Amino acid sequence: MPSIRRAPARTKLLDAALTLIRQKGFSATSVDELCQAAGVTKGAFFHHFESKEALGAAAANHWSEVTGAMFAAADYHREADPLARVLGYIELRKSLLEGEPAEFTCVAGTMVQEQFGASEDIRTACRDSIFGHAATLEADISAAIAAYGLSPNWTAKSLALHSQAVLQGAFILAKASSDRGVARDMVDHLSRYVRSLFHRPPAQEA
Amino acid sequence: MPSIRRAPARTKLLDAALTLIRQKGFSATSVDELCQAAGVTKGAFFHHFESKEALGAAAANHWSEVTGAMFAAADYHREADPLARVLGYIELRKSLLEGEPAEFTCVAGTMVQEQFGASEDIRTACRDSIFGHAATLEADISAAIAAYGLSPNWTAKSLALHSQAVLQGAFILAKASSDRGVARDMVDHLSRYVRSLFHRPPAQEA
DNA sequence: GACAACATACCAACTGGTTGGTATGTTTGA
DNA sequence: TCAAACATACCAACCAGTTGGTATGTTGTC
Repeated sequence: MPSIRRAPARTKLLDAALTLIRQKGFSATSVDELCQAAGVTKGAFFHHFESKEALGAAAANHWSEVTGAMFAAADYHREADPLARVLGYIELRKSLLEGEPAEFTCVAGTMVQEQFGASEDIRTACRDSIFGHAATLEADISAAIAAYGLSPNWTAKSLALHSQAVLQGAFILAKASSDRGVARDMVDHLSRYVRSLFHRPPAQEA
Repeated sequence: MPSIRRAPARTKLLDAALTLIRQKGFSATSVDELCQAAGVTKGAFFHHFESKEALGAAAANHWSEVTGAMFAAADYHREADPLARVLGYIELRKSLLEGEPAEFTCVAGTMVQEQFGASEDIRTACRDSIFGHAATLEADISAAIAAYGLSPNWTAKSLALHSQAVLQGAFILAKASSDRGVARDMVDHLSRYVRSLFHRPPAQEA
């Protein structure tokens, strides 16, 4: 356990990694760049991480912690209706699509896309980040299924993962087009789909 | 236009690029690896491509041609009902989820994910590949909207792009989990969504 | 409480190997 | 015979990782 005062090198490196990996990907980010961005030396880097690969896995875990805390504190959990919590989550994700792609995209999705075949440690850390986040949504979906008396031929887990797939895919389209509006449309389709599954289409729908 | 007989170095390099970029990403694939996989020398590489970046853009265009021809020749186009063509397309995409992730994932999606901020040429080539492919689906969706007398508050284009987002996201989840079954579930959700938009739920649905 | 023994955190300089790219050939086909 | 299509040999810059070291704790022992 590192001392807490005066942000230690390890934390500065992990924070820098989140930024740089989203901007340029993992492979294209060099250890020297990481150190410069964090304001530490290479010696500090290899004191805290035994390799660049180890930093990648640690960065994915750091991402899980940062985003996990952010979503856990979000308002949508206060809704009494579990379906409202699910739809509230989706609206929150839509509202987060602000600024440049490198500011709203997912570190785990970006990293696993290029490293899945190169590093098991990075792959599993990214998998845990994405699937762990989906699990928090799965609980609300299960509750909604029960509350609305559904007997679907799909599972709460698969719908939670589908939501993550739509978001990850929306990030790719936003990066490709340099237009976050496209990503918003994808999230709207997701919201419309979830409402249709629970037979709650919006009033203005044809 | 290069001569056709005895596969020229340019084509061998582009084919090798599709394979290697899917396996390891663009940044992590070196020019030497490319040349070795293609069975040519570095001289040949830089005779045909002025830089590694130029090869990346050309590889995205090559990907568009290869996949474009493959989808253009597919059976689903023969369906008389435009909605059946859309659903047939989705089923085809599902059936293509075979083997390892590196065998069924999208070169353009993989490459743009890591290179969107580094190279405009690669970004636009990947954008054209993904959005151009979506445009072929958009025509059938538009025809289905007309055939079924819908006046939706979503556009054919956004639904076509949503399909691509689901597929790209499904690829990421498959890479992260090393399980193509997850990707199939995502495509099933997409199929269910499209059917619900056209008020054609499957018989067994609750 | 004081001192030795040890651990942690960090640094600047360096290393061998790899990188994308170039300069200069040689071969091949019309 | 002449240009396009390749091959060979090479380079400077950069890469991840190592080295040997310092400064600052922390812990155990009497």
